[in-house]
Amino acid sequence: MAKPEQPKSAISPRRAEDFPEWYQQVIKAGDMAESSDVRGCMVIKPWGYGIWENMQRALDAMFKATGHKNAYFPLFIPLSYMQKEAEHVEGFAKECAVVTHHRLELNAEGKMIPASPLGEPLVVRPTSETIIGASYAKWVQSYRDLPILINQWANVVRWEMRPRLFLRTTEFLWQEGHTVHETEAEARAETKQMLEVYATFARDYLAVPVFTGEKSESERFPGAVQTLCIEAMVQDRKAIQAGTSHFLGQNFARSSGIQFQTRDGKQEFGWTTSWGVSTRLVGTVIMMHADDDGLVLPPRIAPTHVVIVPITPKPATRDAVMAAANDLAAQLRAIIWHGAPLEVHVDQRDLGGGVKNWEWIKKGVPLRVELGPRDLESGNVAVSRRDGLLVAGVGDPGKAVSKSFLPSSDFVRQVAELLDSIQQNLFNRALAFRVEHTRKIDTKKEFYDFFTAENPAKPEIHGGFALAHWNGSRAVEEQIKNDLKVTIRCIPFDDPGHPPESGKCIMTGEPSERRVLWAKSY
RNA sequence: CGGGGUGUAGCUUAGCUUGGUAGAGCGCCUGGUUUGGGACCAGGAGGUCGCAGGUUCGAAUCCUGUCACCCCGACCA
Repeated sequence: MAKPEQPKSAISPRRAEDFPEWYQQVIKAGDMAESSDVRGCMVIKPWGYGIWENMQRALDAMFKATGHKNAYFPLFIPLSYMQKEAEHVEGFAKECAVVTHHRLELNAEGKMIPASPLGEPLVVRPTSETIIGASYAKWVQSYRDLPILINQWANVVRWEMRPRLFLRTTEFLWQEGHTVHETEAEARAETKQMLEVYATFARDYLAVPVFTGEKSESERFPGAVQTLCIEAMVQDRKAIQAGTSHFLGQNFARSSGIQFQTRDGKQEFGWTTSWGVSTRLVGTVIMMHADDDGLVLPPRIAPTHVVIVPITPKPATRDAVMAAANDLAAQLRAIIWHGAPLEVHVDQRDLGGGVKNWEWIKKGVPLRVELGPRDLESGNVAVSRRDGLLVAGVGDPGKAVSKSFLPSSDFVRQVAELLDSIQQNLFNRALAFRVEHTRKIDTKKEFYDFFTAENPAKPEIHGGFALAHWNGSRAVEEQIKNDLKVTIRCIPFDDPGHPPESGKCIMTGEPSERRVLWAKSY
């Protein structure tokens, strides 16, 4: 018996077959990154780095627009600094890389060995609150010095047990904002504001719908008073924390000595915040939008918006086709889309059209244009959207390589609109998926059923987000985590459209003021 | 850090039980035919079989040690 014909997909296995393996294969097929010889560390290749650069550019502009400046602080943190904040050091101790020596010397066997022990070991920053705090302590003397609004783009190291490309690597790239304020209210407002920046960025640039809310005590950043987060649902229905913003109260100010003279002449500790997003966002985008043919990029962060694939079957027409392709590229590059010229690539390599096409499909380029000798005569181009929708209403919808023929001039006129349409479609699709798999749950049984796979040996994609009542106790969180590996992703903010709804804790029956968001997570 | 597993070409791997000096597919290079749904033919390059010892006339294969990686747990942006 022949198996039912399934259209060939570029990525094997498919998402439904083995999601983690599919994820790795998408990265490989898209040539985004690879693991390196250093355990847990990755090489980010140009295509993957280009995505990160676009994220950086957009975020950086948003930080500047909210009054922040960039600066840079050291990679190394004296061990004594880390120890100043008790909860903080406890939270990060297990994942710290520590430099204990400088200088290498040849030993008797001719091997290089570390030679000179440092007087005080240096911790490679897992985050920079303590070392930045030491600087701020010097900079701040008066309320007139406040607020301090600084961001840094940097690498950090957290010695993780189980690395996965982009999602959790030993070294990763991120930005960390660190601010000091005169009042608690101002610092809390900053914390909230930056979370909103992240949520807006996720929605408008990554086409990622997020829940915003507050972490429970057990998930809070070590040393913080309050941790806010954005949480997204990716295609295996797990949650991923895509950004965090912390209200640090006066904890770090106290331990770092960030003190200022108030308007009425008293000494007070500053109120600090910190907030960050990392290269994990690249992994989030992959898991959110990619399909069985590889990456699907939201146009606003795509390194290339349009790829033109010249089809040159005969040497006689080759030059004319190439000229037309380059001419089209020039017309497109003259178009300003969201403040910058369109990024257009003409793939002139001497390879078969199919090979080239599939390569760009796997890289997730939003729009592909084929241009061949027949089009020179008709004035048409063949356009494909990476999100599978049709451009001009003809062709086979839903197939990665379906294409629509339309006049070249029409395409140039419509291209900006098409990119916006793809961006919007990706967001809508992601939101619909999340809505489909988010459920209000009111009983323990339904909750446990929801999060239990039918096949425990090889769990199928199951579960999703559960909005359920909770008595606020750590014990309940612990039990659910132990039983199901499900945690509270956030306590959602009050939403004017959906006021908090009281009920009873699904585990204890005790009263609860609001539903909280539960899920398995990355 | 506990439990399990694997190391053979750039990648995926056969061979190992029963020792005889390494084979395939993909990729790569050259030439030709090709190119609008993932090309074909012919030729070619590429391997101290993770590393170090041992047994043996002879080791990818057997033994010992060691290193690395993967999976499952504890921890995490």
